Amino acid sequence: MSVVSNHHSNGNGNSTVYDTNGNDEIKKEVKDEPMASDSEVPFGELMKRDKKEKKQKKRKAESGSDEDDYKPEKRKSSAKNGKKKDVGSDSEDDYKPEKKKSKKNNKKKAQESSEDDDEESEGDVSEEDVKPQKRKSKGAEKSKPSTSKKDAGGKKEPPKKKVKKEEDIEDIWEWWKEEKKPAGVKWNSLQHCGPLFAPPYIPLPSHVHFKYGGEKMKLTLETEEIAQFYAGVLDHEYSTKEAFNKNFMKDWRKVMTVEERERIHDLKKCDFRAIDAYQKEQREIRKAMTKEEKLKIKEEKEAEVKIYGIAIIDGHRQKVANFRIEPPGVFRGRGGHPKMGLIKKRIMPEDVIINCGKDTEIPKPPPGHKWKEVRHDNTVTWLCSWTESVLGQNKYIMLNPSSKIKGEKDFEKYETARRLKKKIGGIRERYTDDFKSKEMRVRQRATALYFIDKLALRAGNEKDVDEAADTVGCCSLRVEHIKLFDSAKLNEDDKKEKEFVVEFDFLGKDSIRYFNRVSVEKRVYKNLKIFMEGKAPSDDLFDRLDTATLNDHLRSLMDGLTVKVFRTYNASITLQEQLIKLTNPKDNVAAKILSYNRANRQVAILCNHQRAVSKGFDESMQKLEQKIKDKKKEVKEAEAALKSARGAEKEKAQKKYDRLKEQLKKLKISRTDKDENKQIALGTSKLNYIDPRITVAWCKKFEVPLEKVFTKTHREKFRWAIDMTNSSDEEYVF
DNA sequence: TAACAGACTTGCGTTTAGGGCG
DNA sequence: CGCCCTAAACGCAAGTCTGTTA
Repeated sequence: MSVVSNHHSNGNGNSTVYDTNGNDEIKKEVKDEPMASDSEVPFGELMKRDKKEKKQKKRKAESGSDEDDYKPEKRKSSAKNGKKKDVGSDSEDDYKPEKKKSKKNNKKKAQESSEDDDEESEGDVSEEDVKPQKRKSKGAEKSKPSTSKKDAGGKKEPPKKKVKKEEDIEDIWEWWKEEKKPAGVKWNSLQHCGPLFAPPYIPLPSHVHFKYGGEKMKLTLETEEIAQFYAGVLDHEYSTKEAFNKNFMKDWRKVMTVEERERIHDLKKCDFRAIDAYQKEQREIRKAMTKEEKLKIKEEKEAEVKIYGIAIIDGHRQKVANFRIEPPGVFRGRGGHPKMGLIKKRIMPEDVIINCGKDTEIPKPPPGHKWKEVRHDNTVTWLCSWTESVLGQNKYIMLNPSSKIKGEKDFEKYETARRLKKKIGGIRERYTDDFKSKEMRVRQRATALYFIDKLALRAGNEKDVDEAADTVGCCSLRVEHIKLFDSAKLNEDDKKEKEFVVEFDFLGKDSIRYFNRVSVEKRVYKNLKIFMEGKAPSDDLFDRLDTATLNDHLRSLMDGLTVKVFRTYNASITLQEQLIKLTNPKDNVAAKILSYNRANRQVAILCNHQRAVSKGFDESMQKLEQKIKDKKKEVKEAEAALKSARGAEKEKAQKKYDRLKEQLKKLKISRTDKDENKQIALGTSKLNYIDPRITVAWCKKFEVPLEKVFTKTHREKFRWAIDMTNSSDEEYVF
């Protein structure tokens, strides 16, 4: 896959189709049509009821139609239990869709005969590095070229003070110049101060009342605290959702006293408005605080960071990411989360597990409390953990992305993507070949992989329907999520050709809609047709595939290869290609940055990174337009002034004119950027998908100051990349 | 060996702070 | 110099993938 060639749309109208391989726009208006196959399949024998079935059943119930006379093949459990792959019984002719495959049941499929692995195993680790890493002295670190470099560009260096402070926080550890630890060992020594707990609940003042059925009611502290949570969400549309309110009420009533529970039954009769008003008032008061008061708060926060924000790991001071334990509150899932509105309980020291070095000081729990457990597990990277009360999932306090432990992993991620670059040709050949495999599961695997590669889809693990919103990724796509269109198009020689178009429309991670129409290879199209045959809309498209199987296969192709590596690889290679295409060396810095952002934007589009169009967007766009208009006027005036000016005046006028002209240019660029960015979010791809070495190399090559594209946080996280990508004439690294 | 638990990355919306502007 | 508004930081939900268990 070369350039970003697909087109995602957030809207619901028709959209332009782009040919992925050739980039030629086909522009085909395809309108929504009913599914070709509308029939649904009854469940055959129901063996063990699993989540998958539950899910599908539920969906069918919702969607209504649910019958058909198709007899599903014996469940794959039989195939699976019957030992290895059911070769032969899986040919195209006798392919029968798996009924609701129980993903969980049929996880382990026979392993593909793997092609020879020729990759260099990375991460070969030498023996223990018991020797204590030497701390970089502050003086030494200051003189490091890599660090001083970035500051050099800034005009007004925030003097000493700031620099000093940063040294206090974290020391610079050039781990990428050191040997790695043995596999599995994450640290040798680890010391930290534990978590910072949420501030205690502050009761409402006596004049602020909760009312029930129009009457004032004094609540117990616990009940009142939760009432405050709801008051805080009053303006939000959450509070209009039935599930939210039902869940909230259910959990709220749990903490009520008997008397309260007796009385408070109906959320509609609850009046939180006074509490809401009080909260808003408090916010205003905070905002209106004097400078001194604000400074004091800031200093207190900084003091907390100094204590809890640092861990000492193998002798190095490293930033901790999220040392504040999440305060209690109401759970707000995204999309149609079934558990929205439930209460997240307050986390106490007794809930918290501490992980630290054996020989270091154990963090002290708050007075009168004790930890749930203290352990010394150096095979994991977390410092503290607890179980969150809504979903029962573990939460962790971990290190900041600037730390060695995170950085090294990130570096490895991009190294894996680079290795994929070398193998991608062969892998594509392989899956293209597999499009026509006799084994249907191989075909499904190949077809899914094609989408993962071409469209950067996520893997799509199985999800529990009761615990999460209904979202999917590639492997969990259902028939209802795609539509097939075939139509004729004219090629250059005016010859009629078949065009095969697939439309995707589903909710992905965070319930963000993925909508895209792409033209695909004929084989893929035909395969999809087969996979959809005789299935209900709520059946799995790839009924003989799951993420574990797919990843097993990928690992057989390349060491460390998983589905998500494709996303990383395609994001990075896309940025690089777009940069090559879009950068004009003659441009000024602002224009180059626009090019960078445009390249970045292609990546974001590929990965479907969206953001809600903010309410103020149009308004602020208009403001910008006005600014541009005003500036134009100024330029004109300056131009006139320039013409009439003489002598010394002339030079001055010229300067003014040039300056204004430049400002106008800048404004126009920012308008373009802003507009193109309306609903696309660049941040995620920049932070998580694009190999930072590409950006660093580009900045050096085109003399764009790195801080124009990388924030301070980026530069801290990607210190390794900044240091590694050295020579200014180095070719792109990817 | 399927299911579950655990660990860690990714991603969006919200909050905050600092850079540009009058 | 202060204000305002946006970009950056933060918070935490929701993914991926691996390791463990029954």
